[in-house]
Amino acid sequence: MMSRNKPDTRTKILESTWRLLESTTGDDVRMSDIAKEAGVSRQALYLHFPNRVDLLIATTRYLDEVKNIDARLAASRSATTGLTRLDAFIEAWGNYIPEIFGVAAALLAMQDKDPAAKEAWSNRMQAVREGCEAAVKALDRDGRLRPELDADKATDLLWTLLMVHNWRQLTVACGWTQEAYVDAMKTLARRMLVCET
Amino acid sequence: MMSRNKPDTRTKILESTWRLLESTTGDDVRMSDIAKEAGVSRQALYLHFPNRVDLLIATTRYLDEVKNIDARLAASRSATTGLTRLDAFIEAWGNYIPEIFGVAAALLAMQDKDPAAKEAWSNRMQAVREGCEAAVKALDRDGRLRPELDADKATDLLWTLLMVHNWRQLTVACGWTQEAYVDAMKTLARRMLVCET
DNA sequence: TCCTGACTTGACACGATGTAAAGTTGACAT
DNA sequence: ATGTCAACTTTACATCGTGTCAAGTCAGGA
Repeated sequence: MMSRNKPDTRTKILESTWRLLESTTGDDVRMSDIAKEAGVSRQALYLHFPNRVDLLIATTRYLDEVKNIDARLAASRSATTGLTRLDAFIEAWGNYIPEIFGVAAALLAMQDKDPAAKEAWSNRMQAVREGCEAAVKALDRDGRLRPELDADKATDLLWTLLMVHNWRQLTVACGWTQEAYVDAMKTLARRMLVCET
Repeated sequence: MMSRNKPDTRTKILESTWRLLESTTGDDVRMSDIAKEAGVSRQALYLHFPNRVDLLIATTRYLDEVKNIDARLAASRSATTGLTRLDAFIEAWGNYIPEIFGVAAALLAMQDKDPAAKEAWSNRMQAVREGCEAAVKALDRDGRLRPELDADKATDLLWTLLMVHNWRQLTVACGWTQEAYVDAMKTLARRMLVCET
């Protein structure tokens, strides 16, 4: 069958979009830029995607598919104790962020302007939240969740801690290395959520 | 003299901009909207401000002036111990955020698109960073800063913790009350930065 | 041979920002 | 009263990016 073996203009467009979003920081990526990069007419974009927002959203989905985020996050679920699970989740997600940052930033920038972008981003973040919730519950099951926190509040806190904005601030703005970032998040998460033995 | 007693179109414009930014979430505030709100022609805006970005930046400065943020943050410096100083700073800044959020969000939304907006926002945040740094140093002077943290890293962490994005996430997205937010930030800051006695 | 689907070409409407130029108005000095 | 000046209005227009429309090209398959 090799159903996806054609020149596959759609894929070319998605990869060009991705490439441009990664290289140029910001959303100064115009439809015509993407078309030129893909070696295709501007109108061809509209044959595959109804508008700019949907194209960018499709790009993030393509990215998730290629990078296989779900599998990576799911891996953290195999950890036995709540603590190792928390660490594994933070490591999986924390190391995923830099790979998607270019595209994520573009989607983030459109959030206030475009409801569809907001929706798309909030869907992706919901997946992260579920990971946070699972880690918190594992912690709770082990009796290691701080007693003054209920699972919801703890999830809110962990979710907030792991937001892309915080990654950006520490690594891009403050110049931390990726390792320093991940280590700090692990430490902070423990201090926030975990009680003494 | 009453030098500011004229109809003062400039002020009318600034206040209209402020009002609109607060009411409508996002940057769907057009120049013509502002003009209508101020009861003035669209062109009058360009007599007072060279372009949209500069108008929005001027609005944040006007806001800071009216709300007197500098005085409020400075108040936290009078605290005697490092710990009370940390608390006072978090309380001053944390309670300031909701007052400026409408305008801040608009400026934030333009960041990736407009270098001037980026610059303006980063200037404001630099003031916050200085407050963080002062609190961290006071803590250090008391010997209460965690030994594994140097002052720079500690400042980076506190600064990141107190970002507007995190406030937004916890209050707007997660539905926390303002008090819950401030309390959580105080607790987290202590756990992050302060070592046992 | 004809048809069809994918893509191109060129033109255009729309909405927002920003510029330009000429007209109005009211205060104030002489 | 007259002239002038500054602030503001009105109208018109250039520009830029998105999205739409319609007609044309072209390869491959029944």
